[in-house]
Amino acid sequence: MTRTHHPAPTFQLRLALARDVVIGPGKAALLDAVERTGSISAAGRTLNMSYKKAWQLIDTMNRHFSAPLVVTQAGGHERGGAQLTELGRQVLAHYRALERKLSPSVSAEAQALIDLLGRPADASPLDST
Amino acid sequence: MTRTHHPAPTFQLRLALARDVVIGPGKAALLDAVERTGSISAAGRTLNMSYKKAWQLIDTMNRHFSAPLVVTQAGGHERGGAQLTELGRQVLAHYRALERKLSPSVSAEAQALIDLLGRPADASPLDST
DNA sequence: CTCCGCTATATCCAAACGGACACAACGGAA
DNA sequence: TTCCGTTGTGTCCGTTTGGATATAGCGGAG
Repeated sequence: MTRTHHPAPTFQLRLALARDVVIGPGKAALLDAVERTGSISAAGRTLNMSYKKAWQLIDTMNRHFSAPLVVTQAGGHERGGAQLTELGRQVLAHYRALERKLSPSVSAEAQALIDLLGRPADASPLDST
Repeated sequence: MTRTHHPAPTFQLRLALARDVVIGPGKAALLDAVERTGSISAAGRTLNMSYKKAWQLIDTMNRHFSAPLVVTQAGGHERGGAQLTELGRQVLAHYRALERKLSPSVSAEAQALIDLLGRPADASPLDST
């Protein structure tokens, strides 16, 4: 390591593909959790998010995108659940891919900024006024 | 144009350089406005933001960064005002530079996503079920 | 048929947010 | 000295947000 252990700078990306057609870190994490857990309520629990909040976010996406990203079933095969549609998987995949693609550039610039902060540009040696 | 007039997809970038050291679209726009207008209140007006809100955002930045990004004067030369410090200008410049650097990649991926939405993956030609 | 966990929805209520407004201090201009 | 626009701070209050809770329906498992 160069100095001490840094908390590692992070970045968040929010895409507005059209009016109200928006995906950011929160919805991406939720889609991820739904895919892994197979239900909205379980996804909410893993994200420490209320069912209401999780359902609202998914409902917003389903209504604003051209087709649902998540399909649900009350009761049934395994007492109900939810899963991503093909569109949902692709949207999530594209979002993650873009995050990965941007990561190197962001890291480089963030490091430059952190270097700036470490050196507060103070003590101009010949400041007459 | 290819089809109809698109609202042009946009993206927002939020950088967390450290705990509570965060800059995103809102604060960047505010720094921009302060630099242009020379005061917090005028910046707030141009952004249609209350003085309270503008001041709070600037105060948050000044307290959490290693040094102030904005310096102010009540009364004085031109009845008071505010301007960016050298650090403030550099932080803003880096943020804008990163936005510009990321823009092409984002545009490309966003277009791929929009294409996905335009074709809701429906009407599989040979769907037996 | 009963049971189970989930979906979907409504109601209630506390906390957070944010705008509107008031006000004192500042300090150079006139 | 008076005047001015700004900074900085506080209070009040309506709006929004979001958690907690309740309830109904679903539909396969047992």
